[in-house]
Amino acid sequence: MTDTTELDAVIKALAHPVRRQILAWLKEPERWFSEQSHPLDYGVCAGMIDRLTGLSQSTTSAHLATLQKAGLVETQRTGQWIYYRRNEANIRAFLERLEHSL
Amino acid sequence: MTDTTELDAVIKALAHPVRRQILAWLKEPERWFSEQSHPLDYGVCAGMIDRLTGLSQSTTSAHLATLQKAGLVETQRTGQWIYYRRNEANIRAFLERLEHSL
DNA sequence: TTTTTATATCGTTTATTTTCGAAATGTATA
DNA sequence: TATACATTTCGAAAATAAACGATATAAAAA
Repeated sequence: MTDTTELDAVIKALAHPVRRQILAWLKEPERWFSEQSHPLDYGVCAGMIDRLTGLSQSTTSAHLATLQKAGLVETQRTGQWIYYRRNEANIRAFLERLEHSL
Repeated sequence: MTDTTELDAVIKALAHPVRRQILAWLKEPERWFSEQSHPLDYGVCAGMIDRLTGLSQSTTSAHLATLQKAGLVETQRTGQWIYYRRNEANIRAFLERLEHSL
Protein backbone atom coordinates (compact mmCIF):
# COMPACT_ATOMS: atom_id res chain seq x y z
CA MET A 1 0.00 0.00 0.00
CA THR A 2 2.80 2.34 -0.88
CA ASP A 3 2.74 3.62 -4.43
CA THR A 4 0.17 5.41 -6.52
CA THR A 5 -0.68 2.26 -8.44
CA GLU A 6 -1.97 0.55 -5.35
CA LEU A 7 -3.87 3.58 -4.15
CA ASP A 8 -5.49 3.62 -7.55
CA ALA A 9 -6.55 -0.01 -7.25
CA VAL A 10 -8.10 0.64 -3.86
CA ILE A 11 -10.05 3.69 -4.93
CA LYS A 12 -11.27 1.90 -8.03
CA ALA A 13 -12.32 -1.03 -5.90
CA LEU A 14 -14.34 1.33 -3.73
CA ALA A 15 -15.89 3.03 -6.73
CA HIS A 16 -18.68 0.51 -7.00
CA PRO A 17 -21.64 0.50 -4.62
CA VAL A 18 -21.88 -3.28 -4.42
CA ARG A 19 -18.28 -3.59 -3.31
CA ARG A 20 -18.74 -0.92 -0.66
CA GLN A 21 -21.89 -2.72 0.42
CA ILE A 22 -19.98 -5.97 0.80
CA LEU A 23 -17.40 -4.23 2.97
CA ALA A 24 -20.22 -2.84 5.09
CA TRP A 25 -21.80 -6.27 5.50
CA LEU A 26 -18.47 -7.72 6.54
CA LYS A 27 -18.27 -5.12 9.26
CA GLU A 28 -21.14 -6.80 11.09
CA PRO A 29 -21.05 -10.44 10.05
CA GLU A 30 -23.21 -11.60 12.96
CA ARG A 31 -25.91 -9.23 11.84
CA TRP A 32 -25.94 -10.08 8.16
CA PHE A 33 -24.71 -13.64 8.05
CA SER A 34 -26.24 -15.25 11.12
CA GLU A 35 -27.48 -18.17 9.01
CA GLN A 36 -23.92 -19.22 8.29
CA SER A 37 -23.44 -22.62 9.91
CA HIS A 38 -19.70 -22.14 10.27
CA PRO A 39 -18.32 -19.81 12.92
CA LEU A 40 -17.92 -16.25 11.72
CA ASP A 41 -14.49 -15.83 13.28
CA TYR A 42 -12.60 -16.54 10.08
CA GLY A 43 -14.98 -14.57 7.95
CA VAL A 44 -17.96 -15.13 5.73
CA CYS A 45 -17.94 -17.59 2.88
CA ALA A 46 -18.50 -16.34 -0.65
CA GLY A 47 -21.84 -18.03 -1.12
CA MET A 48 -23.38 -16.19 1.84
CA ILE A 49 -22.31 -12.88 0.42
CA ASP A 50 -23.56 -13.92 -2.98
CA ARG A 51 -27.04 -14.47 -1.58
CA LEU A 52 -27.29 -10.87 -0.48
CA THR A 53 -26.03 -9.12 -3.58
CA GLY A 54 -28.82 -10.09 -5.95
CA LEU A 55 -26.23 -10.58 -8.67
CA SER A 56 -25.12 -13.74 -10.39
CA GLN A 57 -22.63 -15.97 -8.63
CA SER A 58 -19.86 -15.19 -11.09
CA THR A 59 -20.38 -11.46 -10.85
CA THR A 60 -20.23 -11.54 -7.07
CA SER A 61 -17.10 -13.64 -7.29
CA ALA A 62 -15.53 -11.02 -9.54
CA HIS A 63 -16.38 -8.26 -7.05
CA LEU A 64 -14.80 -10.25 -4.25
CA ALA A 65 -11.69 -10.76 -6.37
CA THR A 66 -11.48 -7.02 -6.98
CA LEU A 67 -11.72 -6.32 -3.25
CA GLN A 68 -9.04 -8.88 -2.55
CA LYS A 69 -6.64 -7.63 -5.19
CA ALA A 70 -7.03 -4.18 -3.70
CA GLY A 71 -6.16 -5.61 -0.30
CA LEU A 72 -9.44 -4.55 1.26
CA VAL A 73 -10.37 -8.11 2.19
CA GLU A 74 -8.36 -11.22 2.88
CA THR A 75 -9.38 -14.81 2.38
CA GLN A 76 -8.84 -18.15 3.93
CA ARG A 77 -9.77 -21.47 2.44
CA THR A 78 -11.17 -24.11 4.76
CA GLY A 79 -12.39 -27.19 3.02
CA GLN A 80 -14.63 -26.25 0.16
CA TRP A 81 -15.33 -22.82 1.52
CA ILE A 82 -13.40 -19.64 1.09
CA TYR A 83 -13.91 -17.20 3.89
CA TYR A 84 -13.76 -13.48 3.31
CA ARG A 85 -13.09 -10.92 5.98
CA ARG A 86 -12.09 -7.29 6.01
CA ASN A 87 -8.40 -6.47 6.12
CA GLU A 88 -8.74 -3.76 8.74
CA ALA A 89 -5.05 -2.88 8.71
CA ASN A 90 -5.09 -2.16 5.00
CA ILE A 91 -8.35 -0.27 5.22
CA ARG A 92 -6.87 1.95 7.93
CA ALA A 93 -3.66 2.39 5.95
CA PHE A 94 -5.66 3.39 2.89
CA LEU A 95 -7.66 5.99 4.80
CA GLU A 96 -4.45 7.44 6.19
CA ARG A 97 -2.85 7.55 2.79
CA LEU A 98 -5.90 9.11 1.19
CA GLU A 99 -6.12 11.72 3.90
CA HIS A 100 -2.52 12.73 3.32
CA SER A 101 -2.52 12.52 -0.44
CA LEU A 102 -5.83 14.28 -0.96
CA MET B 1 -22.64 15.51 1.02
CA THR B 2 -25.19 13.50 2.93
CA ASP B 3 -26.58 10.54 1.05
CA THR B 4 -24.99 7.54 -0.62
CA THR B 5 -25.55 8.96 -4.06
CA GLU B 6 -23.24 11.87 -3.40
CA LEU B 7 -20.60 9.73 -1.75
CA ASP B 8 -20.70 7.61 -4.85
CA ALA B 9 -20.14 10.60 -7.11
CA VAL B 10 -17.15 11.70 -5.06
CA ILE B 11 -15.48 8.30 -5.00
CA LYS B 12 -16.04 7.92 -8.72
CA ALA B 13 -14.56 11.35 -9.27
CA LEU B 14 -11.48 10.29 -7.34
CA ALA B 15 -11.23 7.02 -9.23
CA HIS B 16 -9.20 8.52 -12.03
CA PRO B 17 -5.52 9.37 -11.66
CA VAL B 18 -5.74 12.56 -13.70
CA ARG B 19 -8.47 13.96 -11.49
CA ARG B 20 -6.52 13.15 -8.35
CA GLN B 21 -3.50 14.75 -9.98
CA ILE B 22 -5.46 17.92 -10.66
CA LEU B 23 -6.53 18.08 -7.02
CA ALA B 24 -2.90 17.65 -6.00
CA TRP B 25 -1.79 20.48 -8.30
CA LEU B 26 -4.48 22.74 -6.89
CA LYS B 27 -3.09 22.13 -3.45
CA GLU B 28 0.04 24.08 -4.34
CA PRO B 29 -1.01 26.51 -7.04
CA GLU B 30 2.04 28.75 -6.61
CA ARG B 31 4.26 25.79 -7.26
CA TRP B 32 2.53 24.46 -10.35
CA PHE B 33 0.91 27.51 -11.85
CA SER B 34 3.39 30.28 -11.23
CA GLU B 35 3.18 31.36 -14.90
CA GLN B 36 -0.43 32.35 -14.42
CA SER B 37 -0.60 36.09 -14.95
CA HIS B 38 -3.70 36.49 -12.80
CA PRO B 39 -3.41 36.22 -9.04
CA LEU B 40 -3.82 32.70 -7.73
CA ASP B 41 -6.11 33.74 -4.90
CA TYR B 42 -9.31 32.83 -6.72
CA GLY B 43 -7.87 29.68 -8.18
CA VAL B 44 -6.31 28.48 -11.36
CA CYS B 45 -7.90 28.92 -14.75
CA ALA B 46 -8.82 25.89 -16.79
CA GLY B 47 -6.29 26.51 -19.53
CA MET B 48 -3.38 26.41 -17.08
CA ILE B 49 -4.49 23.06 -15.77
CA ASP B 50 -5.02 21.87 -19.30
CA ARG B 51 -1.40 22.56 -20.16
CA LEU B 52 -0.22 20.14 -17.50
CA THR B 53 -2.47 17.19 -18.18
CA GLY B 54 -1.20 16.25 -21.61
CA LEU B 55 -4.77 15.57 -22.66
CA SER B 56 -6.93 17.40 -25.13
CA GLN B 57 -8.58 20.58 -24.00
CA SER B 58 -12.06 19.08 -24.08
CA THR B 59 -11.03 16.02 -22.09
CA THR B 60 -9.48 18.17 -19.39
CA SER B 61 -12.63 20.24 -19.31
CA ALA B 62 -14.66 17.08 -18.78
CA HIS B 63 -12.44 16.05 -15.87
CA LEU B 64 -12.84 19.45 -14.30
CA ALA B 65 -16.61 19.18 -14.70
CA THR B 66 -16.58 15.80 -12.97
CA LEU B 67 -14.60 17.23 -10.06
CA GLN B 68 -17.00 20.12 -9.81
CA LYS B 69 -20.15 18.01 -9.92
CA ALA B 70 -18.69 15.92 -7.13
CA GLY B 71 -18.12 19.11 -5.13
CA LEU B 72 -14.38 18.59 -4.89
CA VAL B 73 -13.63 21.88 -6.60
CA GLU B 74 -15.51 25.13 -6.96
CA THR B 75 -15.32 27.65 -9.74
CA GLN B 76 -15.56 31.32 -10.26
CA ARG B 77 -15.86 33.07 -13.57
CA THR B 78 -13.96 36.33 -14.02
CA GLY B 79 -14.08 37.70 -17.49
CA GLN B 80 -13.27 35.03 -19.99
CA TRP B 81 -11.55 32.87 -17.44
CA ILE B 82 -13.01 30.31 -15.11
CA TYR B 83 -10.96 29.77 -12.00
CA TYR B 84 -10.86 26.42 -10.29
CA ARG B 85 -9.91 25.86 -6.70
CA ARG B 86 -10.29 23.04 -4.22
CA ASN B 87 -13.37 22.97 -2.05
CA GLU B 88 -11.56 22.14 1.15
CA ALA B 89 -14.71 21.92 3.24
CA ASN B 90 -16.23 19.29 0.99
CA ILE B 91 -12.98 17.37 0.73
CA ARG B 92 -12.79 17.25 4.53
CA ALA B 93 -16.43 16.26 4.79
CA PHE B 94 -15.90 13.48 2.30
CA LEU B 95 -12.92 12.09 4.20
CA GLU B 96 -14.93 12.14 7.39
CA ARG B 97 -17.83 10.38 5.76
CA LEU B 98 -15.65 7.79 4.14
CA GLU B 99 -13.86 7.11 7.39
CA HIS B 100 -17.15 6.49 9.12
CA SER B 101 -18.84 4.56 6.37
CA LEU B 102 -15.92 2.35 5.50
C1' DT C 1 -15.04 -43.49 -8.00
C1' DT C 2 -19.08 -40.84 -8.83
C1' DT C 3 -21.78 -37.06 -7.28
C1' DT C 4 -22.54 -32.93 -4.84
C1' DT C 5 -21.23 -28.48 -3.11
C1' DA C 6 -18.55 -24.12 -3.18
C1' DT C 7 -16.07 -21.12 -5.73
C1' DA C 8 -13.26 -19.35 -9.60
C1' DT C 9 -12.47 -18.63 -14.46
C1' DC C 10 -13.77 -18.12 -19.40
C1' DG C 11 -16.05 -16.04 -23.32
C1' DT C 12 -19.34 -12.85 -24.60
C1' DT C 13 -22.59 -9.03 -24.39
C1' DT C 14 -23.90 -4.71 -22.56
C1' DA C 15 -23.07 -0.47 -20.10
C1' DT C 16 -20.11 3.14 -18.65
C1' DT C 17 -16.13 5.99 -19.01
C1' DT C 18 -12.56 8.23 -21.42
C1' DT C 19 -10.97 10.53 -25.21
C1' DC C 20 -10.89 13.33 -29.26
C1' DG C 21 -11.95 16.96 -32.76
C1' DA C 22 -15.40 20.12 -34.11
C1' DA C 23 -18.76 23.34 -33.03
C1' DA C 24 -21.08 26.40 -29.70
C1' DT C 25 -20.98 29.92 -26.03
C1' DG C 26 -19.47 33.79 -23.67
C1' DT C 27 -16.32 37.51 -22.91
C1' DA C 28 -12.91 40.91 -24.26
C1' DT C 29 -10.58 43.69 -27.63
C1' DA C 30 -9.64 45.92 -32.16
C1' DT D 1 -19.33 44.86 -35.34
C1' DA D 2 -15.73 41.56 -36.39
C1' DT D 3 -12.08 38.96 -34.41
C1' DA D 4 -9.62 36.62 -30.95
C1' DC D 5 -9.47 34.03 -26.70
C1' DA D 6 -11.09 30.80 -22.93
C1' DT D 7 -13.95 27.42 -22.00
C1' DT D 8 -17.89 24.27 -22.50
C1' DT D 9 -20.78 21.19 -25.03
C1' DC D 10 -21.69 17.83 -28.71
C1' DG D 11 -21.20 13.52 -31.27
C1' DA D 12 -18.57 9.65 -32.21
C1' DA D 13 -14.83 6.29 -31.44
C1' DA D 14 -12.00 3.63 -28.32
C1' DA D 15 -11.08 1.68 -23.90
C1' DT D 16 -12.57 -0.19 -19.56
C1' DA D 17 -15.74 -2.28 -16.46
C1' DA D 18 -19.84 -4.96 -15.23
C1' DA D 19 -22.82 -8.58 -15.94
C1' DC D 20 -24.25 -13.16 -17.34
C1' DG D 21 -24.33 -18.22 -18.29
C1' DA D 22 -21.44 -21.99 -18.97
C1' DT D 23 -17.48 -24.43 -17.78
C1' DA D 24 -13.54 -25.58 -14.86
C1' DT D 25 -11.42 -26.58 -10.37
C1' DA D 26 -11.17 -28.25 -5.84
C1' DA D 27 -12.79 -30.38 -1.82
C1' DA D 28 -16.32 -33.37 0.57
C1' DA D 29 -19.63 -36.83 0.76
C1' DA D 30 -21.92 -40.88 -0.98
